[in-house]
Amino acid sequence: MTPTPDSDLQLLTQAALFDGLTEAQLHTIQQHATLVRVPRRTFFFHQGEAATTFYLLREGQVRLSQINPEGKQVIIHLFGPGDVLAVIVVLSNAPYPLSAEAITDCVAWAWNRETAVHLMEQCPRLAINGMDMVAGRFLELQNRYRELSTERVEQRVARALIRLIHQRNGYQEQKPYPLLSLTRQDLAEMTGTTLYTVSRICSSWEQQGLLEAGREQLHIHKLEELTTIADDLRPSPPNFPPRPN
Amino acid sequence: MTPTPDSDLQLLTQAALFDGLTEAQLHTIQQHATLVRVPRRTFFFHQGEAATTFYLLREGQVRLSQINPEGKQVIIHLFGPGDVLAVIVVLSNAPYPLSAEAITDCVAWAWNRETAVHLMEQCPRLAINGMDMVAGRFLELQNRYRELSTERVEQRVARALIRLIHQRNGYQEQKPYPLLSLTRQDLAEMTGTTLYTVSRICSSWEQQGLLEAGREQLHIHKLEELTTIADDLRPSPPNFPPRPN
DNA sequence: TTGTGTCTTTGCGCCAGCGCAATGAACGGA
DNA sequence: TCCGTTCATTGCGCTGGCGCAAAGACACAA
Repeated sequence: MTPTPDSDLQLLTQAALFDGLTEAQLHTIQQHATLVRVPRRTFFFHQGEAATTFYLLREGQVRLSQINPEGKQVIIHLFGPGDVLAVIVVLSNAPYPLSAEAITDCVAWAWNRETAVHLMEQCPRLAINGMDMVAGRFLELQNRYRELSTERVEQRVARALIRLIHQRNGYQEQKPYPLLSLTRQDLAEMTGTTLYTVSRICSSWEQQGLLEAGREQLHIHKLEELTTIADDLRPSPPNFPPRPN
Repeated sequence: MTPTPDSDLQLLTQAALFDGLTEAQLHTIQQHATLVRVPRRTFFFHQGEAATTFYLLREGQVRLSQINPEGKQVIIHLFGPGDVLAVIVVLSNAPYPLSAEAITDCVAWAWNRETAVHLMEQCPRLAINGMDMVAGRFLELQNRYRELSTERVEQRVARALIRLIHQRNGYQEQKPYPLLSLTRQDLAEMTGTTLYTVSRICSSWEQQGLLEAGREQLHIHKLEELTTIADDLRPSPPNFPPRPN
């Protein structure tokens, strides 16, 4: 942890989390912020530790994952710059329910529990903004939950890729699509399936020219086709022929 | 909607949502509250409608569910007295992402969007309390998501029943366990499986004496045994014999 | 260059769970 | 009391997806 230089404070005030706050409030927030650097493959925090700090991510990418008693890992979310980590959990002083790992080198602002609560009590607007950001995550999780329980694997993988592209692109349709760096295993843990199945699906898509698959990377060519697959409602109907190729 | 009688206002102030507020704040909140009655099998709101109101449930049970484009329904949560409905979504003025149906006759307090935002800006404590309640739901959803992607159907059904009992009991271990009123279909939609599979599982459990199954109701006898099933990690190991009966 | 570790692909066997279909059981209205 | 409706059960066949195993492909270090 190092004291935050002035130049960074400028950036901080632009974050969505601090939208609509007064100059004075921003100043207080800045005073209590510390800047942390978390290198690739190390952790912001581990599942089960006491939740003492919350973060606002400035640079890098973070993987939020949960491990079940059996040792299987599940990827709950991937974060990018501007996202907040552990806002909710830091209020109730429960342990972190999951782990946050830097998948690239990261820079983030951090506040500890006490200041967080204190700040929110001072600036209701901050609490509301926080809630708003949580709301977005909540909705996404709800949708993924629904998908997981109603859709087939292929659809879920397609959706995951679409989401990743949108996240990188900020929802503007721009070609060529950015290159995604993740392992088949990652993708499996994001969609509730196995490494093998993801591999098979990617191979098949590659043959159809939808994407190029490499080691730890996927390069999407035809996002529209993926959308078609994701939205294709075909619950393996018992009487239909297995669709003509 | 009817104006709220004084006797009800007493009750309102005891809700967890309003913990730690001042008399004056409570008074304002009361002034803006209206009392609504929602009969069994009717809806608080439907998925897709504009989110105009948020609710604090006083009596009854509410089913939160989402329907996917294909028409399949997924039960996200069951609410009981003291729970809040639609806190998050009412802040961002998005449409309701899911539907809320009264499964028994319900009584609830309601506030509209503008007052909700206004109140939270006035009382930060209210925003924090709201966030805290959302946090609990969030954690539960995360866990269910993990379970859905890593556990077998039997375990998930067991967990669902355990959760329902705890919810009714307020986490105190008391026998005989309360009687659960829900259809096999409901249970299937809560655990991401089918009516048939749930029925088979219940039959098997009934034979083992874990519970009594009736039309739209389940009476649990041995909750501990269910816990054993839920926590039994046995990922269908390829080399182990299929466990001796 | 060779080795070592990590990531990927793919054939193959297998089974948990799906979904139909047919039957049975309980409820409620007239 | 009878009938229509909704809910539950269970046999049966089938398949989507799992997971092993074995073999490539690539990256990095020595």
